[in-house]
Amino acid sequence: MRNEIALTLQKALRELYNIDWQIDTSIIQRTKKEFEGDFTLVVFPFVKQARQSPDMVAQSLGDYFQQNLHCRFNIVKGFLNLTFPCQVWINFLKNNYTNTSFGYFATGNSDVTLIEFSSPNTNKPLHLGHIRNNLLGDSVSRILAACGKKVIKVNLVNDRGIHICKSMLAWQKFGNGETPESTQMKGDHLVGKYYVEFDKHYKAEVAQLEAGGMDKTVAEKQAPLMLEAQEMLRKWENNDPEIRQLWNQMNEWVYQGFAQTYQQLGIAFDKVYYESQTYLLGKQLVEEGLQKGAFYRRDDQSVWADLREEGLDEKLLLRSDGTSVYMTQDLGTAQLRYDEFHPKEMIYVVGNEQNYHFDVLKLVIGKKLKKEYGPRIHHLSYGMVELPFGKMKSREGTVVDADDLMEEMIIEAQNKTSELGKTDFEDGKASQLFEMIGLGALKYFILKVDPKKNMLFDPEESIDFNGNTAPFIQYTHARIKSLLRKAADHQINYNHQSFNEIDLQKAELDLVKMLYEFPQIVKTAGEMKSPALIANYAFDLAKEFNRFYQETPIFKETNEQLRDLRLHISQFTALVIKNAMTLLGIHVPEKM
RNA sequence: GGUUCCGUAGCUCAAUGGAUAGAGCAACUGCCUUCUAAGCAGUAGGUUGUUGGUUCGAUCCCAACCGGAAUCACCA
Repeated sequence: MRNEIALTLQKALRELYNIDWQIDTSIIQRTKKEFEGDFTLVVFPFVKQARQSPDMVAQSLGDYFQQNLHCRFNIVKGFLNLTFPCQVWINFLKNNYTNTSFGYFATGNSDVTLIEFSSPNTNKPLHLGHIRNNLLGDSVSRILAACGKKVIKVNLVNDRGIHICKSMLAWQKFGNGETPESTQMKGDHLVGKYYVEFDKHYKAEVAQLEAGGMDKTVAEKQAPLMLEAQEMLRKWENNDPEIRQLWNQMNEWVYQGFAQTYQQLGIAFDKVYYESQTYLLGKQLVEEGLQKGAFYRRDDQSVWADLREEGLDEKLLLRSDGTSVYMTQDLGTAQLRYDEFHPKEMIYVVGNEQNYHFDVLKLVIGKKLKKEYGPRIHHLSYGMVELPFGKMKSREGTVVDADDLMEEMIIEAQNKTSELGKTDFEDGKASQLFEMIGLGALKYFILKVDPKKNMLFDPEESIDFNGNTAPFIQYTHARIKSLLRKAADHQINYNHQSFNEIDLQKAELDLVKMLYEFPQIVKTAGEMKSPALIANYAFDLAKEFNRFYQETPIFKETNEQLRDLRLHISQFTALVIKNAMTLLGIHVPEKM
């Protein structure tokens, strides 16, 4: 419909005013509820070229639409509202209400999009900040796939470096041979425990040195534990068998822990990279850049890129001892991925604290090294999750642990359910439901917020289950399913197509029009890489349905065609809710 | 200090440059002998940080200022 309007508008502009207009369906908006109409066109953009008053342009265009598209129209202050015959909407409903992939676009031979997310360190378990990263990455992947792209999800695990050595060292010194089995702890939590342990002892050492009169910054560098950790990193880089074995073992514990967390979150990757295998890769590119004259070497042998002309600073690419830094590896991994998948776009889901890093990365690859994939890098930058008392700090124990939080949400869902006196579930269904609701609430809470904004999480007030939440939307879905079950119980076969003489009421029409918007929302969410658009749409839709549900009894309706039509609308709404929530990685129940 | 991002109801969040800035939570008022009340209807709550500018039209774009955050490492 939108396309037809746009095409007709293009023709009208050419014929009436000789204006050459590029098709852009986004200027055709849904009419606001307080006005009469289905679609609204703002005519102001054309009045200058048309050399007529806004109302005259609207009148002429309205006449044209009326003749060519058989719609009615009204004009309010330069806004042209078009109203289509009811039958148009009924046809839309008939043609789509059983289409289980409604809102999803076909893949075809489309572009490859590579998306990196999660990218954890292996020295501690995942926390709420990681959850936002994982959920965003997963949901954007789903949305882009729904937009017809071939999406490849990759994870880059930071499995090496000084921070892992800290955990290893602390375990060696204070661990007494503890294992996940012996302690009944998840592996990542056990390793995280020793990361904290290291910090505790390290701080004590620094304090002692300071008490002995040493300067703080010197003490921080001279503390025996820090020196030992650095020594361990050197041994690691020299392939010391003992250190490598310990490293392998502790990483293995962490991976088993992560696997559980990922599974519960419902996310998976197509490919996992490990920094221990890729961290040397960038050196070749740095060498290439040196030869091209894109970079330069200082007297101390360190290598730099000069980005002052681009408004940034000079950036280190290789240390004076020849070892690689973060930027070096990212240069390497970008090349590696590009060679492997030739993506049209490479998305990095990384927090906004690294905005500068990605500005530099893009410039170094595109402007300096002149690689064609430089401009294809897209940093999907998201805001921090803040607590009422500030940022999460693992060393200060103010982190909200991912596993704990998920567990609490599930228990909360269970409590809430029994509070409401809902106990009638088949064997095994109840625990599935609690998980669906608890995790759904958590995911929705995070995804409904615009990714680039910082958001606040208050652990004292647990996440709501009423209002603009996943449980509300899930409840609406369950309600509809209950309606459809009742229809089946009453032997009502509403799957027929004979609705030709029926007029839709406003509540029904509003709902159908909102359902019509879904594919457009998916498209925009893909372009903007924002699950928040999907989340807010799903809420609006559920809200709209509940209004309809409350105001419009279905089974009391004596006109059978009208009753059946309402069942169509209900079924379609359930389908769209499910499709929308699936894009957020949230399941919807048949009953709750 | 330089750069980037954010400031919308008491709180948490919406609003591709379009009509009277919307939801939820919290507060208050109604609606369950039932198509599931995790719901619906209603009341109250706003100078969209401030001041200018661009525009037919600005929460949105531009400039300055005020607040807050991030970043500017031979960390990642």
